[in-house]
Amino acid sequence: MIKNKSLTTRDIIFQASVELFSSKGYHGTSIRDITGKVGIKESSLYNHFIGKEAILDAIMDYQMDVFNKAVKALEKLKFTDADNITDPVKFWMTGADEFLKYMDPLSELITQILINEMFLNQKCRQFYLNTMLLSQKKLVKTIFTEMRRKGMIKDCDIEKTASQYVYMLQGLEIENKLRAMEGEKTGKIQKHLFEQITLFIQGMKK
Amino acid sequence: MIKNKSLTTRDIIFQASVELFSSKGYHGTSIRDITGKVGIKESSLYNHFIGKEAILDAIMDYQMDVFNKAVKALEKLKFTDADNITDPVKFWMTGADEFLKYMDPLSELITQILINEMFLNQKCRQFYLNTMLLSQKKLVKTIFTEMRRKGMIKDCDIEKTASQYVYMLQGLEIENKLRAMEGEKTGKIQKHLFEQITLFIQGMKK
DNA sequence: GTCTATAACTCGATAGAC
DNA sequence: GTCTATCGAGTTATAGAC
Repeated sequence: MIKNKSLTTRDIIFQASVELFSSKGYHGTSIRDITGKVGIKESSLYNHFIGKEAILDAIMDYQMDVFNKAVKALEKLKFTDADNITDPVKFWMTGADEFLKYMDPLSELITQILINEMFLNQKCRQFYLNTMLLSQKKLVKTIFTEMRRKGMIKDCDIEKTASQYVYMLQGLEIENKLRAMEGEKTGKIQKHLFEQITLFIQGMKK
Repeated sequence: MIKNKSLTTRDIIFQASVELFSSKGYHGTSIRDITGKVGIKESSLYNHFIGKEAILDAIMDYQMDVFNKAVKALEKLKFTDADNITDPVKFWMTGADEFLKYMDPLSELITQILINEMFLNQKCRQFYLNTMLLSQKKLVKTIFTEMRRKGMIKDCDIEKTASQYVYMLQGLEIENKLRAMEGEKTGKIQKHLFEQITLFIQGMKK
């Protein structure tokens, strides 16, 4: 959607809603906020979405698509490019990059919306649990299984270890995002993230 | 506050607000919701709080107090009761229990409010980063340091490992809370939590 | 400290002209 | 598909009687 330069009004409403919902919250964002940002009147919005909730539904459909594509792609991947890599940290980073290809800035904001709403909205809660968290665990498990097959990491409960990794990464990313919002330098944040990932993967080394 | 049976109107408003903010969100909760639950008229609320935001401020002050007390108590603790414990997992659980003494059901709900609001409200974001997350890391570090001193765990970067533990526990607790809201049985949830903590602490064993 | 009454405003949504 | 105009309900907050 982002690559397409001829955006429809619906697309522009969608994008503006993602930005506003993520920064002001779903309840904190009014139809007036959205249409004001888009440059149309409130009533015009109803030609594209039947109501405010329909926008949130569309946002979750979009995110579901992103994750489904990423999971499918990584499961098909043969890791042939990484055949010559023996260092687990390097191998991990290669796999993680493959996944990040499917994430766009919109997806990142949608994740933020889901965290904002998961305790408040059942649809968001179920999506977070059954799609987002599940996909992330699947993706991590896929790479860990491949690393185990290659004998790069020691024997462990891959299911539980993948869960731990997802929780850790989520915690790190939330903290980093919040620190960035508070004006902390991204360089320091990136370094911190890399160090923590390295520590985790090295702990799995043989 | 909970133990005191002669609650003031202000206390009842406070408690009702915590419950409503955590389940419906700050923006999703109206003054009418709060006063309706308390059993007073909207206007009466303004005799106890200057406005809606002042209630949220009071909630954060309360949580700050809870964490400050927990950190102070654990830092003073001499771990004498745990002298005869040699198993790291058992030692850890004893220390974690000490911390849990200071948490009440209200504190748990306030944590939920903070997660809901951390991306939306700067005061909540700063409180989450500088008080809650920092206190939790301090608490974990205190116990890990004691375990290291006793030679129960291998040499490691305690600062980073404590961060990883906090992230993991937070991720687990969020997922568990969400699953409980979706009707999953608490027994299964508790078992899962215990297994993950055990796996983490055992990974630190000598 | 509680109440009634109400101000002043914003909310999501609709009807109907163009 | 956009607009103007408007609705009814809900929002925080205040004034003033008791």
